Amino acid sequence: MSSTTTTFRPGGRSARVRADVHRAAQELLAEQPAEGLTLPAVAGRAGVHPTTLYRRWGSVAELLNDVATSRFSGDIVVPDTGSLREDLERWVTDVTTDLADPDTLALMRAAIGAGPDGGCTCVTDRHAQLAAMLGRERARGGVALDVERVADALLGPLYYRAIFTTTPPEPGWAHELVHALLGRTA
Amino acid sequence: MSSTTTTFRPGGRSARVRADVHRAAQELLAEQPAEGLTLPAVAGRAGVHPTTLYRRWGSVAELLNDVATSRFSGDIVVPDTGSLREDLERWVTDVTTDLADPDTLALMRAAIGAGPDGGCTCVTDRHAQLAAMLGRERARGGVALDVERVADALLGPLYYRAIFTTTPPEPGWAHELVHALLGRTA
DNA sequence: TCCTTAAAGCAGCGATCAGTGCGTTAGGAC
DNA sequence: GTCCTAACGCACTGATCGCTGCTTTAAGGA
Repeated sequence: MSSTTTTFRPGGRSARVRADVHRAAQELLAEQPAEGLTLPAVAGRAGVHPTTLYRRWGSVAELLNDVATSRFSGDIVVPDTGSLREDLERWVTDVTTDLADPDTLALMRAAIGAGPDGGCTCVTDRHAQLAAMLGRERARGGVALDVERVADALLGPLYYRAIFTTTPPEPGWAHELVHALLGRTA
Repeated sequence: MSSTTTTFRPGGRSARVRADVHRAAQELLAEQPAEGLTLPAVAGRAGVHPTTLYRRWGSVAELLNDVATSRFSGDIVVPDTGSLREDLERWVTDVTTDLADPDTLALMRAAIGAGPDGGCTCVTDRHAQLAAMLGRERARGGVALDVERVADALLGPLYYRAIFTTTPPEPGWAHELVHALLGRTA
């Protein structure tokens, strides 16, 4: 008891179990409705004992938050072309492609249904990416845009269609959205 | 067996049970995470036998779809001021108010998590209302706007903020969104 | 290499859920 | 008022979930 420093073990078996569990959860969500996603079910698919899940995550909601966080972090490379308009168009295209995957949507829906902050974990990294691009534009002396406002104009329609409608995104939609935001100039 | 016409009984006890179950489901969603929403739990709160729920709805997902459909239908009066801009601004304000209720959000999240078409049932009536307003504008010789496009610009930001962020809507946001859509002219 | 101790596995326990067969109640047509 | 039957209530049964002591394994520092 030299101090209260508890040493964590992020590597080796723990990491392997974590990866297996994450993969198993996403596989199950892709196959069946989120209703049947229980900790024993995920454990069985992952080849891990259910006790491990109860001890590490505690509940389906926390597990889903963890899965969503790692799934939606670092999955998209932030473009840096030197032009905000170009950056945004490429980025919106990438996000649109990401949202076109049914399995991704299933995970997102489950995370939203799991709790009030489930949706936030899905877009936290998106907002960070947006802030990076807008910050660079501001640094190079361009227009100063608010992250919230740009998120409203770009992510709003994208995620709204993905979750609330069955309307597929049309080609050229990214260009159209960015155009509506930045206008003809810029 | 004169014919295969099965007579339904929408009134009396059935309707009472249905209303009680709907109310119970929304109450439970307002109190606890959707994870704990089971058919026996709803039945207990509603003062109804669980068997009834298993027979009439079959699963939590179907029950949630039913609840969401009736909850988000006919709850907002479509304005008819003679001006599209005025109609849209009032309507967006009403929708924003509706989305500010935590209990409403809890139901919406649960419906989304229940299945792929859970989100659609929450906004089907909204699109119908939008179509009505745009149809009137077109009939009186005004601008002809596409429902999908207007939904992108108005409902997109609204529902995105409600589900994916914790950013509260600012005052005057309705005016701002409609302005961004219709421009300075009208 | 050895040692400490996170972290995973094992066995087993209430509690509750999903589902079924059958009797009972009451809506609605006649 | 009478009758039919849709819809609800009751009693009951596996199956499984959530959880907890205890043991075993292996990560990571000395």
